Formats: sequence, C-alpha cells, structure tokens
Amino acid sequence: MTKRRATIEDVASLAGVSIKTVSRVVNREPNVRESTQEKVEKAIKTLEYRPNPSARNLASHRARLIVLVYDDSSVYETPSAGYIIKMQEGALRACRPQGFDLLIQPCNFRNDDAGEKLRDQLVQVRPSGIVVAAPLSNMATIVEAVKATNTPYVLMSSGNGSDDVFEVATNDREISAEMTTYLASLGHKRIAFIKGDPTHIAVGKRYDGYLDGLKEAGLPYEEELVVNGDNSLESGQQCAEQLFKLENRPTAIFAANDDMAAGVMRVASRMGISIPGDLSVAGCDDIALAQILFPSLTTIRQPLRTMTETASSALIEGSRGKPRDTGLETIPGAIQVRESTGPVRKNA
Amino acid sequence: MTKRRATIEDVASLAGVSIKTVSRVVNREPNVRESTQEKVEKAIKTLEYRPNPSARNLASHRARLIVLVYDDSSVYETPSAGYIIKMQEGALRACRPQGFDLLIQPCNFRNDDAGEKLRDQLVQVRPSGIVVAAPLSNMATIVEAVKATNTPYVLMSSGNGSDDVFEVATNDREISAEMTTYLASLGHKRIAFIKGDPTHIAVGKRYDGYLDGLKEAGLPYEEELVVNGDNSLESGQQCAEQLFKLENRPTAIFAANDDMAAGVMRVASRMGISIPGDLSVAGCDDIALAQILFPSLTTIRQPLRTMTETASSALIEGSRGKPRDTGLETIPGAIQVRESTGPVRKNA
DNA sequence: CTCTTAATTGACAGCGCTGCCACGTGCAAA
DNA sequence: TTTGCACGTGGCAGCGCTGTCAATTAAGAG
Repeated sequence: MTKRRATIEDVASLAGVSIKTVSRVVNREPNVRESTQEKVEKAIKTLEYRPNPSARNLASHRARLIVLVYDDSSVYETPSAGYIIKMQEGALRACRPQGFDLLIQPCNFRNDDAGEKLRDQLVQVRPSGIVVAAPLSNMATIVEAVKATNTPYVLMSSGNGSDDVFEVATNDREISAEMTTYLASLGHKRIAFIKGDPTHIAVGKRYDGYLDGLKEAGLPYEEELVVNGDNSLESGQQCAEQLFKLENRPTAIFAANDDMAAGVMRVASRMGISIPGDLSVAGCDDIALAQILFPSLTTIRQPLRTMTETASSALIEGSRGKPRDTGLETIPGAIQVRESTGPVRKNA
Repeated sequence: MTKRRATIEDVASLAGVSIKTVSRVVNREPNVRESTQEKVEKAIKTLEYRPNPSARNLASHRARLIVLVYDDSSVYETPSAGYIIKMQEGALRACRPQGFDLLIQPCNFRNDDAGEKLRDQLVQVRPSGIVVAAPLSNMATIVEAVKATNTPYVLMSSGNGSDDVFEVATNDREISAEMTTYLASLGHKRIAFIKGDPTHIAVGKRYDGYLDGLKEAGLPYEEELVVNGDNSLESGQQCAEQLFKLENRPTAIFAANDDMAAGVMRVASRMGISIPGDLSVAGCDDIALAQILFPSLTTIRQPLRTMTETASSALIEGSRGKPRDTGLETIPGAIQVRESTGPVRKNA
C-alpha cells in the first residue's frame, strides 16, 4: 500500500540506462534511439512511474501551471457561473494533456486592493502563464497587476489587440449584427436594444453590431428603442418596463446579454405579454439559463471554451520556448435560435 | 525587471542568520527568539521573498495542494454550474489563507473509465488532500479510485458516515421535513413530491424528509402524489405532466431539486396554471436560477461553500500532522421562501 | 580502414527548500 | 562544581528532477 513512489532512478536502473535518458524519454526530447525509448517506456509502465512535478519545476525553473483569472461575481449570485465553468473547461482541456495544472483565481475587482491582492497571489504561485477573462481583461488595474508579475499572459476580449499581447476574442460585433438582421428577417421593424455595462468592452461591441445590423436591414435607428442596462437581470427588467411604456412598443428586444434578456422575459410574463407572439426576445452569451427559461431564449453562443483553450495552449506553447503569438485571434460565435423569437404578429 | 527572485539564502544573508532559521520563521516553527524573527521578517519584506513552492514540496514530501473532484455535467449544459462554483469558492476560502492551492478536477462518471482516469490524474498531481463532491461521493468506483491514491480525502454527503472517513454533509432530511411542514402550514393538504435520482444519496434523503414532514403535519401519505424524476429539468416536466393529469391535483409540489422544480414551473406556465395561485412549487438546492425564474422559486439553500470549506480545512490540518477527523459533520441548510409558494387557494 | 561528424548516452552539479542532528548557551537542580 | 535540560541556532544531506557538457558510439566520407 504505502510502497514508495517510483522515481526516475528506479526507472533508469530497471531499463538499464541513465536517469538522463529516462528524462529524455519522459520529456519527448529528440535523439533517443527507438529501442532505448521502448525499453524506458516499458520500465515506466511497469513501475507506474510519474515524474514528480515539484522536482521537475524546481530543476527546470518553470511551473507547469496556468492561472485563470476571472471575475468573482459570486457575491452577487449572478448566473454567470456557467461562464466560469465553461472557461475553466476550456482551459483544462488545454492544460491536462500537456501535463499542466490549472489554478483558478477569482478576483473581485470591486475591491480597491484587488490589483495588489491579485499580484500577490500570482507572484506566490509563479505560474508559467496567466489567462485573464473578460471583463477583468478590460480593467487597467487588473491588467497592470498581471503585467507586473512579469509572466506571460493572454487577455480575453480586451478589444485592444495590441502588438505586445496575445489576445483571444470573439466576433461580438459581427454576430450581433447577424442577430439583428435575423430579427429583421422575421419581419420585425421595431427592434429594441438593451445596452450593457460599457466597461465590458465585448458587450459594448454588441451595440455596434446592432447598429450595423439595422443598417444592413435597412431599418432606421430610433433613439427611444435603445436603453441602458448594466448587465444585471434587474436592469433588464427596468429596461423592459421602460420599453413597454412606449407608445409604439418594439416587437423585438435584443439584449446585450442573457441576464438582461431574462429580465425582459420576467417582466413580459408578469405583464401578460406573450413571447414570441407579441414580442421576440434575444439575448447574448447562451448561459445555461437560456435553455431553461420558458420559452427558451434565442441567443448568441460564445465560444468560451475554445477561447480559453486557445489562450491556454498559446501560453503552454510559449512556456516551451515557442515564440509567443501576439495580436488578436478571433473565434466566431453562433446564433442559437430557440423559442423566444418568432415572426412578427400581423395584427390590426 | 528580470531581477532574480529572492531565495531563502538571500534572506538569510541579509538577516545575518542561517537559512534554516529563515525556514523556521517562514514556517512558523517554535523556538525562534523574537528579535531574530523580527530581523528575518524584515529581510523577507525587503526582498519580497516568497518561498518557492516546488522546492518546499520537494523537500517536505508533500504538496500544498487540495483537489476538488466534482461531476463534470458540463456536457449536459445543466445549470449545476452554480453548485460547482460555490464549492470551489468554499474550497478556495480554506486553501488560500493556508498557502494551499486548489486544483479542480471535473470527472465524468458516465464514462466507463472514469475511475481509472481519475486515479491517474490524482496520482500524477499528488495532492495532500482530495475533496469529493456529491454525487460522485456516492459512487463506489469513484470513491475506490480516490481511495486507491492513498491520499487523505473527504466525502461530501455520501451519507455513510463511516468511521474511517471524514464526511461533510447537510441536514437534507430534517430540512426537507421542514419544507413539507411549511407547505402544510400554508394550508396545503395535497403536497406532491418529485423524487430524484436515487443514486444521489442526499437527494434520496429528501424523500425521507418529505415523509417525516407529512407525518409531522398530520397529512396522509398518498402514493399517487409521489413521482420519480431523475434530477433533470426534463424529468421535472414529465413528472409535472403526470401530476397534472390526476383527478385531484396536488396544490403544492415539492421537488427534490431545483432543476426539476423549474421543469414543473415550465409545464405549469405552458398549461396556464398560475403559481403560486393554483399551485405552490418548492425546490431544493437554491441554484442561481431559483431567483431568476418567474416567479422566483422557494427552495432550500445548501451550505455548499461552508461544506467544502470545512472539508478542505480538515484536509489541510490533517496534512499538518493534526490527527484527522472521521465521522460525519453536518452543516444545516436553510429554507429560502420566495414567490413560488403561497397559501392554498380557497376555491369552489 | 581511418577520419569527421552527427547521433546517442551518461555524469554530475545544482534548483531552493526541509528534515535531522549537532552544537552552544544559560539556568535550575543535584 | 557538575549534570541535565530546554532553548535557540546552524550545518548539511538530499528531495527528484533538468541543464550542461563531456564521453561514447554509429554513420558516412574519403
């Protein structure tokens, strides 16, 4: 039971080679004769050898570790948990096969000392790469803190696309335009838009997409159809109430995120407005909730997993010495049509 | 910028002591003169020294690492993300201040080789403790795999409460009884119950609590009012349809989890059954969705954060040499009354 | 068959820390 | 005075691996 874990030396002596050769095999280094490699691999299998990560890290001066930093909105009990889980999954998908570990680092940017704290945490951990999720990736203090650790990092959807940083984003603007034209194609002429928190850059781009879409569909921009939310469900409700007060109500509402769309649906349900009969509602993000709401929500699926996976992979490859990418990599989202949108009702 | 990280030796020479003494201070070992300690601490601060975790782990033969194993239901896009996030938070809360890292380990028990894979992962990581979340903690293959790593572990809500394992659970049965009597106190005489997946032991206990509650409230058990779900939203819908077909419909439905309760609400909404006017609905778990549904869902809040925090703390203390707890620690849940439950309607 | 070059392997010094043990000191008990 | 002992401190091996570089061998070249 308590048999000592096999070390590289055990493997070496069983295989009749030096520990260095075992190390080579384990690390897939070149210049190992095939027959030798097989011998070593057999020994590894026999002894159930697993390299000791601490020893590896110590000797090689790099931790096989990626940190995923995301907004700790837990305090607010928002449904953003789905986001986080998806991002974690993507990151794990990149890390696991490469023998990297993933450390999760929630960070509450609302605290004044968030940057400092974060830096401290990161410095202590000494990861080989840091992935910063939106919306933290839009915040100067956070990005500064990450930068200050002097560790390679990737920003998700910061929207800057600078030359010294690698960045992974999705096509918020384009896909939002597409959603708008989709609504227009259902016959909607009065399509309202609920803006989100403008500090969240990706969310901001969705508004641009909405405008693009209107133009493309040949619909006029109407000021009264655009209202300001703050990404929360509550703000979605307020915005909905505001829109429903209009003399000439919109027949479709496109919210910059699903939470706000859910808020719209709550109010509609309370007011007896039928969806999608009287009103089409579309969101953005495709959180788990979107499928559960009744009716289920038409929304935009963000490629969150792929984004963090790409980000993490880039960092891992970078830590292997491969020159790091910079600039922007865009991973397209997709529209998920569900029950909450439908053709405009032909009424009197 | 690229200045070398300070090592224990830098600190030692700056403080004018041996590295061993620095080590003592860092590890809060006894028998260090106060003046010495201060000198060392000052040096640490000056140099911004942080012990290298790899070196520590290597030398001390233990990783400052806790692994949290949970069900990877991601594939199914269920709203259980909130669960997982909460559990992660609790675990982090215990790990962080102690200088421990948290590794997350989703595990898909539906795969045949889940146990094997899990074991492999765990062996590779060599954590100092493993927290197994429900429902994985109820599954023999999973628990076996964890046990096989020969690492201290804590089960969450396995419901066994054996003497050689520490276990953290909540009072599912008692609180479910309370929910039942609460519904009865609203005047409900026909309270239906939707059972969950029986392999999830905690969920099973809720049924017992329902029975207890009926008895306590002096209500008869009626077979037709108890239906079998499988924890999924869809099954909640099916169960609801079944219940609504009854000649004498229940006036309240208590589902063994929130997903199924949400399913009930979907069907009710579709069939024009008003909640809580015609029907009270209660769930269990208090997932984020519970607050977002319209009407918001009365449910039972599980102390998930506290549970994982307790579990992780126990493991950390154990790794410090403190004799490990065994047996069961129960952390009570609480009823969250929201909009989906109300007094029974006095109708014709 | 010898020489050159490349492929393959091994020896060994650390990486930064902790565990173990030894040492020196001061003080109470013998 | 000697002994014992607790305290405070330092010395140093060694955790299991990788990096560097030297040694050995194989493969071509002439």
